[in-house]
Amino acid sequence: MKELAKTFDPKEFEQRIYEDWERDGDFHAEVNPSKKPFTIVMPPPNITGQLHMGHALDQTLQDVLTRWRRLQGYSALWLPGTDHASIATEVRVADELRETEGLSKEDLGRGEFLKRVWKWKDIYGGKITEQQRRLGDSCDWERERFTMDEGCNKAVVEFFVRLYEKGLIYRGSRLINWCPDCGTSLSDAEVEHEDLNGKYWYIRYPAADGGAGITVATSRPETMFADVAIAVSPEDERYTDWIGKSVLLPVTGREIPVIADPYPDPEKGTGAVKITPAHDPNDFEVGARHGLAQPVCIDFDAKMTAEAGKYEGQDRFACRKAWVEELDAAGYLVKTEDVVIPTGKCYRCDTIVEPMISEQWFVKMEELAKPAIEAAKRGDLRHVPARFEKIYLHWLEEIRDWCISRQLWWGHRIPAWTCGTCGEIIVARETPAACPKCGAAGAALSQDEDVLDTWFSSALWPFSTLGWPEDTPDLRYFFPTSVLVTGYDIIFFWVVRMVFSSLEMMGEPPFETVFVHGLVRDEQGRKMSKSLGNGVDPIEVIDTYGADALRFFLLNGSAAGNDMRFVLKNVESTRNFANKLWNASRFVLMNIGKTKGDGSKTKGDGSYVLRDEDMWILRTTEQVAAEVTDNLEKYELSVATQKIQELIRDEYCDWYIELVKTRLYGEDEETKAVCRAVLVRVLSDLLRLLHPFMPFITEEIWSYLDKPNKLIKDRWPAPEGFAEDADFAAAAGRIETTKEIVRAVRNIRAEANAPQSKKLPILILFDEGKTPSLGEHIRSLAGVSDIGVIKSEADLPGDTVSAILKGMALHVPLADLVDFAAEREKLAKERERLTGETQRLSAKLNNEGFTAKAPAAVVEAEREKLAAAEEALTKVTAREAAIREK
RNA sequence: GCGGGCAUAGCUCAGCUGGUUAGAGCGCAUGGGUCACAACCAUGAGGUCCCGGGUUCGAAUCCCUGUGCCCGCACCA
Repeated sequence: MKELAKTFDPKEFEQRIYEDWERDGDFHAEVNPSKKPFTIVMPPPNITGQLHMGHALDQTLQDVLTRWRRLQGYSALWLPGTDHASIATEVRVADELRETEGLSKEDLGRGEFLKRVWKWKDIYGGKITEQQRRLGDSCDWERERFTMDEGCNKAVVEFFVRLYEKGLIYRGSRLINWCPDCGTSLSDAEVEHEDLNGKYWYIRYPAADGGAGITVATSRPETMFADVAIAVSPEDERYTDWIGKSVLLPVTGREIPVIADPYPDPEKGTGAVKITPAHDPNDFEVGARHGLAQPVCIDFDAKMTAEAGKYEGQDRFACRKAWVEELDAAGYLVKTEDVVIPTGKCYRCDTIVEPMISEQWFVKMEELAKPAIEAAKRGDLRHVPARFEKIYLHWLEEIRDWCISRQLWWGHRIPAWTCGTCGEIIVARETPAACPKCGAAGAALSQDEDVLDTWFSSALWPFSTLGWPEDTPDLRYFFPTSVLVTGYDIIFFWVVRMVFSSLEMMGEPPFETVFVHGLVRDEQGRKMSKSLGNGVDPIEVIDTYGADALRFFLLNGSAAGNDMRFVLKNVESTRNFANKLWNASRFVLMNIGKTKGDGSKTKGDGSYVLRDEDMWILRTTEQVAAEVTDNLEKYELSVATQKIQELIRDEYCDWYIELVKTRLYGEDEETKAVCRAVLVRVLSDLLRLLHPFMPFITEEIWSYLDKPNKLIKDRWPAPEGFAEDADFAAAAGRIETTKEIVRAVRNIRAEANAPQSKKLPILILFDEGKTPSLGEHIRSLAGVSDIGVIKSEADLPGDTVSAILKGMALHVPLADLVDFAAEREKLAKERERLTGETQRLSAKLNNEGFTAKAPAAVVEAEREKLAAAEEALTKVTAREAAIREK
């Protein structure tokens, strides 16, 4: 038998193991009607850069679920891919171009620029998949996809055309979010709000007929050049007389009407609002209601237009400053007020977003949102943890039309053409040969220059990756997917859109469950970010501690849906746990020799060859396996990891291995063979249970066990009835008693500072009716020289230290080592505790409300507790009396 | 304004559908170079489960109020 290295070193095997898995196609999932499908489509990481710790968490959760289901015998598909991330990538590549070559993307031109982006995609996409391999992702690389590959493009076009034909996509001139730096429109979801310190400037608009006029407050005085009215509430008596009259725009003297509209709130500001339809969403609505013009005073570069007179060409904020000064000098500035202004910023470049009127493509949301809301309410779509359903619903219920066109080059080109001859707009799956309306030849048709929002293609990801719009076997078998794993920060961008797209195109939700996780923060709880420089590179952590350790830490770190902190010390702990398993396995391998057999339950004649500890560990392992399975079904991954860790470290290593050593080192070949078999058998189950969480180390150890197949393709532990077997239960009970005695003796030894090398005799006084059943275990594990059973206190020789246990009193004669003062103190403390305990329990049991209403099992358990406490109390009191004089 | 989260041992966090003597890892203290493991072992000390109410026979757990931290959405001149 090969031996394991003395210390666990993940570098020795992680890469090799991964290559073996990949080479042998172990991640590949096939359509297989005799198996149940389990499908996860990976949220495609952006090709903009490296994987961060959040990805590591996201990927690990998916890998755990996939590996677990694969072991359970599902045809488990985890479909990987990357996202072209239209705006983010374009910005990155353009930045790089400027830095390295001093060129703008316009300098290169569309075609050449796109070539550069594809090159970028090859480099960074490759880096990402390399990192995923380091993490141990068992995804099916044969099915790897890209949101801009041919199949996805086909899906995008099909989706667009179908929605257009249904009237759910339209083109229109509306107020949209504009990022002047990225030079594109943004959807509402792509605008982040930040509270900035700003001001209200109270500005007087003089009456057209020469009166003092109306004062309005504004946080954006530079938009005044595009004002078309002053609106007041019809209910606001202060302004009733003004309605229908006119005021003059300060300085410029342009006349604008005062109109009545429900929008102004008399409580806010001065009650009168300037109306600038081209630069404010609310004003846009007001303007539309009143049929007002939409002059524009800020252009797409965030510079003032000719509308702003002498400020034309100035930056919007520079203009604001100068303009306020001019207003002040001219006596129109009534006052200013410091105030916090919630300001929209571009989620990619942080530039302050400018609301602009622009011709864009939109998806009409109302009709699409409804089924998505119903699906969640009906339970066809489940969120884990459930609270995220509220967020999902809230967003859908308030959703507005989705602006999907982007003034960018990198992305799916909009499948729409304009006829240069008649102006007809043609939406089609393929480049039209001629204009259907006027018959002009294809040359007269020009395709829309814009591309689609990245999320328009991501929305189709769960089915476009499986072949849609074709009706493929994959699609029929693997769709709908089983679970979507993603961070809560992406519910709006992505989850919501996948759901309504799928409901519209496939007629059902794209997944049964949305498993939501939180963010990985830094040690101080701050968000990891480039600007703070506090990001931790998962690959560096893997280099130091191994992928298994990182994965286990990420799983252990927090409950589902909650943010977690990255604490390096804790990764070290999980690495140490891996090392523990490694060494236990090393022990097993060193001792099993050429053992045959599988640790089976009984001999042919039905009598047991298994000893108590064998039955105990088999039973315990089976119980924990069942619990872990249950936890996984409920997505309680961190609970599962804790239970497995406890089983391996506390039960298998600390107790079973220790309990079995005397047998292994002894001469009895038969019992030696049995415990060897049980050691291997239980270790195998432990490896199976741990494999989804720590795939590398488990596969590596497995390879030393002479198994016919790899662990990744083995099976999940299934119950064999140990847990229900009465003999096993009795054996387990005896082992628990043994553990209790061993612990008590160790405790006494430590408290008395008796050297560990010194063997101690112990005496046990059993409660009446209890059967003594003591094995070698106590001698070997607690350093006991002799175990005596006595009939009464009176039989105790000399000076002893005692411990009161369930069903017995344990005495260790320590002669001069006995500190009777400490002993009395200990007993008094114990008596106090037990007295409190008995009082509490009897009060509870005397309460009729409790005995009548609590479940019988609970009442029974409390009765037993009381009996035990009373018994212990008697023994403690007796002991106190016995040593009172010492 | 609307919605959500968190508050448990010195630190990082578990604790499911109410019934536990409230747990883990790290840290701390004491002892140990023992033949799987010092990336270790053994033992131990640490907790008015944020405050206050309520529901209940029974609350860390469910409900309400408050306090403190954090987040999302919306929005104001």
